[in-house]
Amino acid sequence: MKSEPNEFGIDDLFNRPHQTEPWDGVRNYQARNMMRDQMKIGDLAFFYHSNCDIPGIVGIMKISREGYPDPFAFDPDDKHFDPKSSPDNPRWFMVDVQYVKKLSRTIPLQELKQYSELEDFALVRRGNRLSIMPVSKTQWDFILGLE
DNA sequence: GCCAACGTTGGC
DNA sequence: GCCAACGTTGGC
Repeated sequence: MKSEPNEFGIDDLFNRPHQTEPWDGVRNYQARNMMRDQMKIGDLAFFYHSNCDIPGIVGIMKISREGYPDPFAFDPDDKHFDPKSSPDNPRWFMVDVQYVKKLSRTIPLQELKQYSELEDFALVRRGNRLSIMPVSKTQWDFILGLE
């Protein structure tokens, strides 16, 4: 799951009450479908810092609440307002995530791109813009082994 | 339903 | 700040 650290980084999650935060503001259908349909309580996710000095994987979090409507879509004053989403028929969903740990080092995107083991990992494919993407067990274990 | 125009993402 | 890669929008 990607986030820009100048907006919301791993340290921000660490400092939240209960170290938990709703992953709001996602306005992409593929990412929404994953949050709404696939991500389950207790599932683990990598926290990825994008749009920063060293883009890369910085930590691990877990899903603490399964998909529910993103209320910011209903707020006309919010940056992520969407008039086509309503409480009766919500278009956008989010999950809550809870801090698990910070990796002992950032694993840079540049490094992840070098491993043939990760050539099918969506994150390293050219032009990828998904903010949430699946990680296979094999990929997960391999990446953890790089720490 | 096509597709040009436009906006956004995000690495570099 | 540049720009490639995409997703979305809207005229037709």
